[in-house]
Amino acid sequence: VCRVARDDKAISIKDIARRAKVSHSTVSRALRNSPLVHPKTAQRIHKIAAEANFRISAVARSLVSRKTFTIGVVVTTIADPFNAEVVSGIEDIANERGYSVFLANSKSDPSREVRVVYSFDERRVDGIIVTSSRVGTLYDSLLARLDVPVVFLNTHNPAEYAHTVSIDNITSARAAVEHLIGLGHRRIGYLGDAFGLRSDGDRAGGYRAAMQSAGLEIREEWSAQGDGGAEGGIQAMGRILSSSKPPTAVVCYNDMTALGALRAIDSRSLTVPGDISLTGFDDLPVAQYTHPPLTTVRQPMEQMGRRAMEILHELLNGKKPDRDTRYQGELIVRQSTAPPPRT
Amino acid sequence: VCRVARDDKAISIKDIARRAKVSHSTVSRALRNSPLVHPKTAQRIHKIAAEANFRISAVARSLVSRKTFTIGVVVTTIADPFNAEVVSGIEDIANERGYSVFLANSKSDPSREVRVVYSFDERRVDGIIVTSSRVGTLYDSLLARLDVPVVFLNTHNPAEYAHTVSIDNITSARAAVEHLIGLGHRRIGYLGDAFGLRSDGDRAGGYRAAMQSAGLEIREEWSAQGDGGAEGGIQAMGRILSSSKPPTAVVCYNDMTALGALRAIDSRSLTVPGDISLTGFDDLPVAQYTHPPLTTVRQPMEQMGRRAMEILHELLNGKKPDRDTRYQGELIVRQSTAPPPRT
DNA sequence: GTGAAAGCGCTAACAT
DNA sequence: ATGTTAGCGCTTTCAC
Repeated sequence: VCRVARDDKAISIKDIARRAKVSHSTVSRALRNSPLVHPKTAQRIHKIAAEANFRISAVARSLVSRKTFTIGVVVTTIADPFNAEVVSGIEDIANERGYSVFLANSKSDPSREVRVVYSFDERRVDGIIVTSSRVGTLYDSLLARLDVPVVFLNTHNPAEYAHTVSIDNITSARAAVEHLIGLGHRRIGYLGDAFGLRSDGDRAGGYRAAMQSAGLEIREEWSAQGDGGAEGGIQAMGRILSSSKPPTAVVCYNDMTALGALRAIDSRSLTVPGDISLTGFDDLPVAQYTHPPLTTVRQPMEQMGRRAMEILHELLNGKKPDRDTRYQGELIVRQSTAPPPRT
Repeated sequence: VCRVARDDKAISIKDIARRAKVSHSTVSRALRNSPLVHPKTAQRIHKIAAEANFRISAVARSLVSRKTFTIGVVVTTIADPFNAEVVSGIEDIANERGYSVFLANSKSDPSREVRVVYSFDERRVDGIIVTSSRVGTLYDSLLARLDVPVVFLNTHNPAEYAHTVSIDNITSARAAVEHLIGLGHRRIGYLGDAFGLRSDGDRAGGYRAAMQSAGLEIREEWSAQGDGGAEGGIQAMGRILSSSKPPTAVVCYNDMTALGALRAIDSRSLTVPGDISLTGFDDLPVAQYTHPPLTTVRQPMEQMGRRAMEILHELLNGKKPDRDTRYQGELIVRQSTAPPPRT
């Protein structure tokens, strides 16, 4: 009983035309609500189409109209909550504007990422959004050759062919550090990401700037690189904690990393924020539910996704949106930060 | 400098044909590596195509071949980590098999879900996967009319036209309850989901079965309904805690709900598992990073997604996979469960 | 092994 | 207001 591959040819506008005793062009017009067709006729056609459960072929339509109303979204992995939120925003606007979205995970594998872009190109997507890409120049020139607009999210790409939406990583990270300094911390570390993401570089830069402005020492051993996930956070935090004189506060690249850091600290019977203060970045939904709730920099992830899609939509309609859209992070102070222990 | 809509007609096999001084049919054959074309010719064509940066049009190809090599995936929201993991698995296999995936969020809105399915139908997807659907009969008959295979995930759908992949919710929930009983708990509650999901009904059933088998009392006030997310978990746990004689352990519908429950308990200065034991369901990545780490039932989410796509692929190749694929949950005992407090 | 021709299901002139 | 015709860029007979 269960269905298998669609083999029988689907019903077409010609079939509808026959039943409605009009030409297929009239059906085509009626279905697109063209004012050129008589209301009476249009109504009859719509009725017949509905009864026949007719669904017009987007593929045939795309072939002639040279517009597919599809966009391609490349993420490293949708299992990363940051990307999931972003994609949720993208899909929301896409859906609203009549676009369907192709989702592809690159797994940070350059060859896979290239394959994915090729397939998007073959499918003639109208545009592409790339989030949190970790790929470099090779891929970049690939995208540059494409003749569709591309929007980068959380990847400030200097390429002049692209548009970007991002957060002010430098200022935001700086705000986190200054919050810590205001609390009285002097020994502050940075737990980053090893993949050389632009966002990590910027956050590290903000950290350094804040430390320097405050005349605070930046020790090599107070910093370590994770992998953007919880596991990497555990490892990196372990290294920081085993330094000769550990910091009293650590700014983490993102919330997932902070989650791991929290676990590493807990497993050494130290407490947050009693022994060490911690800040995250992103404000993922889980940040409210960690123990203690995480002080973090909120990124309007879903909103950024929505905006990226809006920019793409504007581009597709001949508008000229700003090349760079930058959001400000918002420091959310919860309970993972407090004055340093008195030594 | 930045590109906008793709307006100029892309290069076609005819263009390649001209440059290679062959007919476009030969180009078509060569590009599909047909043995019918002379190796020498094929090589030349490939070279020219590569140099021209030619990407064959999947839309034109689909029009004639009646196969799009695309599938549609409907989720309530990709921001739910469960769905994100599942989609990650689906995309993985799809990518491996040469399919592209359309992702659409239904937001549990029936009208939106219907629109989404219509658009999938228009785009002539080869198959559809629906995860964690909360929609009922209306939608069901819609899917039934489609002439493409559909696979339901985490939604045991009795419809005979469909295939399903799910977890044994009854047995799994039962295992969680029995674990608690083994620890010495007698007053055990169930924190469910208010949307009438089949999975919630089954887990509640497993809970009741375990309680009854053990001759334990099931009190109305020990149960409450959340919304599948953390916020709902907070509310529902609050209600359970304010009952006259609260349970010493609560089985939660899923991990996100447990996260909320954890927060509700914490905010009343009670501890887990000291005062109350808690179990989750899913084993989301964050379950390891809660405080305390969550005892939960692991669902092989990504694997289930992969399997769903494999089933679809088999269906599309005329195979006859099992109608129902059921996985066993695995109880992961961490630190959120312990013997009840001595009263 | 290669080419010519037909046609997939639409849209868009151009007629009427 | 409606019909006719010509493609869109491919695949696929059917000839040669």
